[in-house]
Order: sequence, then structure tokens, then C-alpha cells
Amino acid sequence: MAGTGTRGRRERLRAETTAEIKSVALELMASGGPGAITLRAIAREMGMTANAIYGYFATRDDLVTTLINDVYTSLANAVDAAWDAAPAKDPADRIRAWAHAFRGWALANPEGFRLIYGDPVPGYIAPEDGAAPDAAQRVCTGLTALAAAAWPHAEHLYADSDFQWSDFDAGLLGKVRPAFPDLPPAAVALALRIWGHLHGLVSLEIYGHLGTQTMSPDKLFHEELTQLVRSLGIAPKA
Amino acid sequence: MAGTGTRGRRERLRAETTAEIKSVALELMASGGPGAITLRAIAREMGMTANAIYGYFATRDDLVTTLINDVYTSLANAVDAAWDAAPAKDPADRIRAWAHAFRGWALANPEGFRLIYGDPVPGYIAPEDGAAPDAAQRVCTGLTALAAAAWPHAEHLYADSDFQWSDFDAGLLGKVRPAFPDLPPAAVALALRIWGHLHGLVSLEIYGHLGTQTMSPDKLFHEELTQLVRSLGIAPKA
DNA sequence: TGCGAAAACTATACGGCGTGAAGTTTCTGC
DNA sequence: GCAGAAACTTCACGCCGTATAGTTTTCGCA
Repeated sequence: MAGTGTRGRRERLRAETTAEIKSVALELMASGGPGAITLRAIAREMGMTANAIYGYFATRDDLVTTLINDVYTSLANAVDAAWDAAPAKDPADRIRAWAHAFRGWALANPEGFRLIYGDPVPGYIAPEDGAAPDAAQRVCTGLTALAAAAWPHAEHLYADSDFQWSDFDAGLLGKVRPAFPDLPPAAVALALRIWGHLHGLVSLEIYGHLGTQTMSPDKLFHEELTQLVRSLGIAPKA
Repeated sequence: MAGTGTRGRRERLRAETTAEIKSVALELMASGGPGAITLRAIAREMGMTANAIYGYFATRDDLVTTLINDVYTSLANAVDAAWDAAPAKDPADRIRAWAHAFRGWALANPEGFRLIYGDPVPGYIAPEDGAAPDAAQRVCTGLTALAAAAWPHAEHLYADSDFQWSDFDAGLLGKVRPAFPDLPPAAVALALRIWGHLHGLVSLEIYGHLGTQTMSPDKLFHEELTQLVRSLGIAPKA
């Protein structure tokens, strides 16, 4: 009995230290950008030696990967929650809610956005599996739900496109097709296009390229959503 | 006479060395990403000491700034050339040419794209003036020309939007308004939106986020252009 | 033509980085 | 109580940017 208790204690301490490392790393990223994530800085902040961290993460890239996983999951949670919270009966509102959640999360976590979608740290190479790709697929699945909501209105726009299922990643389709059995491949293309549109505007804004051209990125994004909803054939809300 | 000749010689040598530094830096960037741009690596490649480079660039950030200026100018030249080469009488073709030039340049110079639109090197802070912002405005001006070409067809979509001139950067307007005197503020918003759309798709592709979802980014981008031209009210080419 | 100055470059050094190897302390389970 | 594992430190290496001081090459002018 005491044995399992003490083993639990050690594991708990380990988990706490791991959490603290990640938390400190996120703080450093928030204050100094992804480039500020250094093992030595983290260790300094925690009163340890840099090498002590190697007991928790095999390499700095491993730590970054874990952070990306956490951050991407947080983004996926945010947009999923917004989608679920919006009334299902109004596709336009749901789309707007999703998009605003996406941009809102990015503006609230600009360094996280950079970590996910930009160059995180020089030389870092993202692994092909793990929580981050899963979260990316959750985001894409959410986008497809968005496209599915609009598809009855937008279908005619894709009458002469020729997308095949083989144009898309099997992993993504494995989640999407069971959820939306009636959706054609072109609807996935629409989802990716919408992703591109939103990502582009938010990305330009986060990286400061939009701020040098317009004073009202808010208004521009709002206009984007208005036009998006309209182009999907859903009547805009009054 | 000999004096001016020899002075010219020294200046020429200096210019050649400067050019070689930039060229080597671009090679390093192409092979190892923006993070591979290190003074020591450049010097090693050139058979010099790292400190010798300080005679040409005050700091590494200065070198990076110069590279960004060059690269951004090259992008602006590419899209401008494509625009000028396309027949003026067909707005749809011109828009497609511009967009394909944009994506083509990005795919041909992915590291350059990252250098311009991503985090170049950790801790680097871009200056507010110089050739790069100028090139950015050239790109935006080109985009506005694109929006202007489509405006007669697209105007009705913006009937109930409320953009003001004060929503946009004075520097940009200084170039845009004289060139297109009849264009309303909403057309600039349209230009920025188009920029966002194209940038988003290309950015996702360059950073590898699109490749994990679709096997045919080409097809997706082509579809984007088809829908873009259609949404602008220009009849798509058969 | 020769000399003082300026420009180009090297040598050395400092602190920060990721990381590997080896040693030390602390805790755990039998 | 003690073997062993886990946590952590110390030391080391090579990389980076960059500041300072010293050296060599080149130039302009008398």
C-alpha cells in the first residue's frame, strides 16, 4: 500500500515538473516569441541546470513538439467549442462563430499561432504524427462540417469541378466521410479553400503585414465573413 | 585620372564582395532555411573570418534586412511582370496570371517566402522603412489594379459595406488613388481580401500544412482562381 | 616616389546556445 | 538496511553573434 503511494508520489512529482517546464516555456514564448524557448532559459527560470530538462524531454525539439501539440489542441478545442455553442439551425451563424473563434484565438495567442503555422525554432522539423496532426485534422474536420452546412446552397458552384477522393488525405477522409456520408470530394476542397482564406487574413494580421496596409483588420475580417457567407449562397443575417 | 580609376577599383571590389556575401547567404538559406544564415557559415564559405563581414554589414540583422529587401523586390518584380505580360483586355486572365506568378514564385523560392512572411531569424525585428515595405506596397498596388480590373463586375457585392479611406494606410493610398481615381475604399478592401485568400493557400502549402490534407494543391489553387474570377462576376474562360 | 591615413581583414575573447558523458545525491522498493 | 534507479549537477565541446584590438594592404596626396 505504502509502496504504491510512494511510487505515485514520484510519478506525481515528475508530472508536475513536466507541466512546469511546459508552462515556463509557454511564458517565455509569450514574452519573447518562439525563439525565446531555450533549455537554458527554462532551467534558469526554474532554478535548475539546463541538462536536468533532458530527464523530461529527450531533446529541445521534443519539447517544442509537445508545446505544439498542446497549443494546436487548444486551438482545435476553441473552434470546436464555438461551433458547438452556435445554433445548429443557422449555418451562417455557425460559420461566423467558427471563424471568429479562429481569429480570436490567434489574436489572443499570437505566439502560439506562430508556433503552429510559422517557423517555430530554426532547424526544427515537425514529426509526422502525434497530437498536432490530430488537432490539424480536427480543425479540418470542423471546416468540413462548415462546408457541409453550406453545401446545399453552394453545390452548384462546383458543378464543373473534378475533385476525386484520391485528391485528399486518407486520414482526413477517414474522419470526414463517415460523419458526412453524402458529401462529395468537392466539398472538402471548399473546406480547404475556406481554411486558406481565413488563415491568410489572420496570418497576415498576426505577422504584421496587414497592419501596414489597413487600420481596420477587424472590419476587413468582418467583410470577409459577410462575403464568405454570401458566396456560399446563405442569406446574410440582417 | 589614375586616382579615380583606383578609387573605382576599390569600390568595385567592395560591391563585388557585398554581392558575394548576399549570394552566399541566399544559397545557405535555400539549402538550410533562414536559420542557416550565419555570419560564420558565410565567412567559411568565402574563406574569410566572420568578423570581416562586419565591414560590409553592421550586424547580422542588417544583412537579413538587405536580403529581405532583395527577395521582396524580386517577388514584386515577378508579379508585376506577369501582370504586364497578360493581355489587358481580359481581366480574368490577368488575375490568373498574377496569382499564378505569386504562387509560382513562392514555390520556386520557398525559403524566400518564409523570409518575407514568416519569422526569419529569432529576435529579428524588421525596420519600418526601406525596400521591403516599398515592395510590399508594390504588391498591394498590383492587387488593387487587380481589384480595379474586376470592380465594374464586383461593385454590387459591396453595396452595403462601409469602408472609408481612413481605414487604409496613407502610404498605400498615395500610390493607389492617383492610379485609380474612380476607385472607392471598398475596392481596396477587396484587394486586401484577395491578397489574404491567395496568401493563405500559398502559405499553408509552403509551410506544409496543406500537403498533409490534400495531394493536389495545384488543383485546389486552380479551383480557387476559378471561384475567385467567378465571385468577381467575370465570366470564367471556357 | 614616398608617406600618412584609411580601409580590409585577422586574432582573441565573452557570453549564450544545444547536447553528450560522467559523477553525485536522493529516493524507492524489497 | 541496502541495491538500484531516478534526478540532478558538473564539465566539456562546438556552434552562434559580436565587441575590441591589432595587422596588413591599399590609396591619395605632397
